[in-house]
Amino acid sequence: MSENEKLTEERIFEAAEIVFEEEGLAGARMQTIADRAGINKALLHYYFRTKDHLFEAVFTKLAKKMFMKFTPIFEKDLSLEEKIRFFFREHITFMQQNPKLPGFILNEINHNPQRIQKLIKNIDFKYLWLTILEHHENELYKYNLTEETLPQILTSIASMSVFPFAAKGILEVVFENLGVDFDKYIELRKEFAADFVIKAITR
Amino acid sequence: MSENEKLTEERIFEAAEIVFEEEGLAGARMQTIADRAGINKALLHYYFRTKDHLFEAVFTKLAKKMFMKFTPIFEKDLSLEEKIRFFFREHITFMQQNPKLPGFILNEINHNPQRIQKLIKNIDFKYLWLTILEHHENELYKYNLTEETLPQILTSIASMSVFPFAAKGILEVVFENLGVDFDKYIELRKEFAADFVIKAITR
DNA sequence: GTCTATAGAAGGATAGAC
DNA sequence: GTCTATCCTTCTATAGAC
Repeated sequence: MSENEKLTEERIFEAAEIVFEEEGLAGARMQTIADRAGINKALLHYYFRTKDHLFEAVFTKLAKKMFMKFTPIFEKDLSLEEKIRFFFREHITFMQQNPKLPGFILNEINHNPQRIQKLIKNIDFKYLWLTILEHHENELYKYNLTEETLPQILTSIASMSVFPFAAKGILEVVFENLGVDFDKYIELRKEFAADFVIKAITR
Repeated sequence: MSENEKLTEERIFEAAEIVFEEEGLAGARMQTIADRAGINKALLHYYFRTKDHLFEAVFTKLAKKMFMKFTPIFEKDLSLEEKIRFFFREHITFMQQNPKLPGFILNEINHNPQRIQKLIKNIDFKYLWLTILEHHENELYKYNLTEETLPQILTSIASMSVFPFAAKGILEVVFENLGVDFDKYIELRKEFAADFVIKAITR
């Protein structure tokens, strides 16, 4: 009974994840979600009152899933170089399994920045990265890390891993023309990006 | 008469550019475009039969505008390093004036990859970059450029300049938390990105 | 070429039976 | 909890007057 209910709600939610990720909020249709969940449109509203509610739930879960992948960096007890290598390996592997997620998240946030604001407003980034700098104090002489370059470097790291997926649609077309295989390119990128960044920031 | 017609069509087109860029194909409303153009909804259909026709025209123009910014690199008679610096300066300046363009293009292509296929299918990228390698043959000893690393390097360059705008929504929120100004960050990036890449690819 | 009015379809949401 | 039937709004598109 409650087991069955749980199953239905779960099935709806999973269908919604796929459809929203594929079509975006504006492009997604409740009918499409219902069809994919194998149930009736009315049931969607029974479980999640409105389209916006359903989207909100899906978006929050997917956004957290995405950003959680960034946090282990701050905790692991590794050297800075090892952290960078660890990040690219883990994060790119994650996106291999969720290739449409980056584009979806970026796009929905651009359409409604306040969505992400709610999720991260209580994170103190300033404190967070001062902690990083402190924790790696004895390595800093090797790298060109300052309060001023840090935003540049961190966004460079993010861009190196996220961009290929956010631009997957274009890259696949260009790569086909070049005889390059997207999946192999991605596999290579895990190490290439790490080497690239480390080289760039080493004094 | 024909002058007036030209004016109206132009006004509609410009309104459509703004609305589509802001809302995307699925989110844009013909009524919004009409209002912004200061004319009636019916006139939209008089000039551009359907929403899809209008979108197609707008997308094609904007996509070309975006990708045209990549081509001067291949033509200018500069050293590789100067070309990289030139690219970041020009491309980022262009996006400062069109900050929503990258996200829009990437998103619409992901939703319908065949759109871009039509636009670039007759470009021979293979030939294009063999020409580059050839043209800079005498500098290649300085850089780690091979047939295998070239896709990695070129996408890294693209990502370094495009990503900050594609992720503008997130970055602005995070930066606010950090006391970093987005516009200053972008201004800095023109030189930072060039330094970063050149450092990374130099042997 | 431009407008008003409206058709016609699609999509989100609800009522009510089981 | 789940379904069918249907309402109501929104949106694209067209007809027809000027």
